[in-house]
Amino acid sequence: MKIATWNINGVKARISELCQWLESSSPDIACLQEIKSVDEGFPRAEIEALGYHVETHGQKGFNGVALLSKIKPDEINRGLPGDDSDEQARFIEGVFSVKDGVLRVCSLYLPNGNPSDDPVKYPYKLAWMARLQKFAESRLALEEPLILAGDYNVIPEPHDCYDPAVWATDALFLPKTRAAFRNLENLGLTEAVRATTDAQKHYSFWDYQAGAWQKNNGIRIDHLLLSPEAADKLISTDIEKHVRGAEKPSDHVPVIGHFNFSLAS
DNA sequence: ATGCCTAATTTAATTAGA
Repeated sequence: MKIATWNINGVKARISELCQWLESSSPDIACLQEIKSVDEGFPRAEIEALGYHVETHGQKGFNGVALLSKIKPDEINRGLPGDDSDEQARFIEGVFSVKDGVLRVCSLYLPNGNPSDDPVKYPYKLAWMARLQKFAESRLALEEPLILAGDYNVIPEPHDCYDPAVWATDALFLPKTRAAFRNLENLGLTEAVRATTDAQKHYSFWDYQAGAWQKNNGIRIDHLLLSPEAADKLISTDIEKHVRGAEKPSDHVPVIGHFNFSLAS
């Protein structure tokens, strides 16, 4: 089973590229971020025509996440628990049936947090990460396969960016950000890409500006975190770098996990 | 050097991304 996460940077601006990607890459489940659309505006018909179920959690203008799946979800939960006053659409969970039980897949769009000295934005990021920690704790207690997939806006280690000095004071790389990400991993979650490769200059985002793509000035910020029950099923990962070379690309590319989950019979 | 590009909202500048 192929499970993907992709920050698409605007689903309406990217619908042609999205459909081409679904046809060529053919993920069983795709977690999208930054759909930048309300639920009613999401181009679901084109995606359903390719055989996918579509579940969205959108908002006007910014943010927004979605789950596309070849198998129909049994349950969908929208929004990250822990703060009823948070109106930003950054989290959706789907519960699927596989051969031996359930599979939980979450599409998350963790706040950017820049500028890092902003009185609101960086604290919001850290608070969101604390809420994600609580959520992960509660789900791990279920001892089920769980995949937390998304744009974490976290550069985990210095070699996950082209120049650590450039990112030293950035909200994606500050010590508190990296510590919060390690706290998640220390719950027992496995980061799928580093569990399967030590490839260097292995990035998932390249800025549109300053020729970042041409110079391979990338960062790795899109991740799959796996519960032990999901990590046991992990076979390999891919970062579909070629997608960044499309005519009208997102600034992120899909990150893929291959698992040996079997479909429910 | 907080810009260099891009999308969305709205129709000409902003805001946000990272």
